Amino acid sequence: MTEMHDVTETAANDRDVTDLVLEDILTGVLPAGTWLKQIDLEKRYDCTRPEVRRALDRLSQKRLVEHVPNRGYHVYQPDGRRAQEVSDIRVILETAVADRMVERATPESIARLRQLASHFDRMTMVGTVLEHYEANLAFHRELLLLSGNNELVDLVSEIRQRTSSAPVSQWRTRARVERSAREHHMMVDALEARDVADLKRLIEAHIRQTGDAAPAESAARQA
Amino acid sequence: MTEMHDVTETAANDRDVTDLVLEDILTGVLPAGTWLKQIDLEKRYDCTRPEVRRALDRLSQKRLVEHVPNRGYHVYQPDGRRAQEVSDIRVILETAVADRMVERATPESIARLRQLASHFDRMTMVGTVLEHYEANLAFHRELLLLSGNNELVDLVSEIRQRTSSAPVSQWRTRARVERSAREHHMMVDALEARDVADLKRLIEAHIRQTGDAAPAESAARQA
DNA sequence: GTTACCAAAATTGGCGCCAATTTAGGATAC
DNA sequence: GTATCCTAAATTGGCGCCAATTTTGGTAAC
Repeated sequence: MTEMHDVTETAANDRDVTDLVLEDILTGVLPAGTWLKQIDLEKRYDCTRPEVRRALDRLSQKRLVEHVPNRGYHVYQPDGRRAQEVSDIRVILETAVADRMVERATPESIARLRQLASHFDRMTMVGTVLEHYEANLAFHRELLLLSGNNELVDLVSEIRQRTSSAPVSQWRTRARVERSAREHHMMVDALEARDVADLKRLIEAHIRQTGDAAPAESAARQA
Repeated sequence: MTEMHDVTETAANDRDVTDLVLEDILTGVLPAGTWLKQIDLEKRYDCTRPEVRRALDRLSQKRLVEHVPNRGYHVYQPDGRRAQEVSDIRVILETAVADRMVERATPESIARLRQLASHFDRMTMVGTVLEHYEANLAFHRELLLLSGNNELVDLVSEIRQRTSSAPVSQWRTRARVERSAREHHMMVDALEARDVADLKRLIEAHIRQTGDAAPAESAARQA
């Protein structure tokens, strides 16, 4: 069994144990393969066994953890194929609504997105892994809200958690982080310019983490 | 509180209580708005309280039922906006992979789909609501498997359960049922003819339940 | 050093129980 | 007839407990 280390902080009462465990999985505190002992989680999150069980059941329903009868639950190993498939789905969904996002963008929403992109920049510099991750989510959620389809916004949020969009695996290098930050701003640029094709291209490159999407003049703009 | 009627059959041991409750919701036995009393479900499905609670928690996570603290759980009311949004998502996803489906279709898979379309025809005539529903799911799952993206197949299965794709609301008229049956065969025709555009058009019309998608000669083919 | 066995310790799984909360029905006042 | 109040009944929520199962560590045999 992979060992788990106790933490000293008490459970935050406004957040469910499910959220706390999920956070620790996504930030790498509970790495892939870790066996999650119920009695240890009770202590770690300062909660009762039934709460732990509910959290674990929920996470297993989301396929973040696997339940092995009579042995317990462990964090799923990364699966490259699943990750690829989830990225493909995200590309399909997010590019399909690019025209709607452009059509519905207002100066206020553009300003808001610019602000969130800058916030991500700052978290890149001074934030924790979690703050960084959450800044990224905030940006993308605000962008997707422009689609006008709430179910799609929620769905993308859900599926992102399933695989390699988790922070421990998403940004492997400093260069990748910086590129992501630039891409955020470029997406806002494309939105402002009402350039649907550019926005689609950026979204796809961003999700797949491929290519160099940066025209030189757009990069200069951030300086 | 909306009253629930007891059933006389015992729980099928190979299926989880979650599945049983879900089936009763989807087939209209437990209509929208019904309060699901834990002690009644225990009797209905011949199981223990913890099993009922787990099932209800899972269904509430899927937003099929709503949990009201200290009052219990009730089946969600239909929400037209959500239904529309889910249909939009399905159209995006399923049409996006139409080219992949055409590209990957083999004579064997086409024969299999033809068989499943015929099975749906038969269930339309002689099957129960549930058998009919499951025949539809089987057809669509087999079709989507041609995309090669398992996550997408699973995801579409999941989101279909959320709203008006449930059998109680999907087929309101005999004519609608018959059109769905015809559309299945036409999708297989398009696949066989490797006509991506036609397949996309059929898939969209099918999901939205709009229009008359039938060219006269295709309809004659089924006679 | 490796393998097999066994007992103790650790952990999971699930049930029963009861406190807390809500609902339902009857009585009373207007 | 309607509104309010009160109490008993019904139901939910959550905890403690223990049987069942697995893991761990020590010992013996090869």
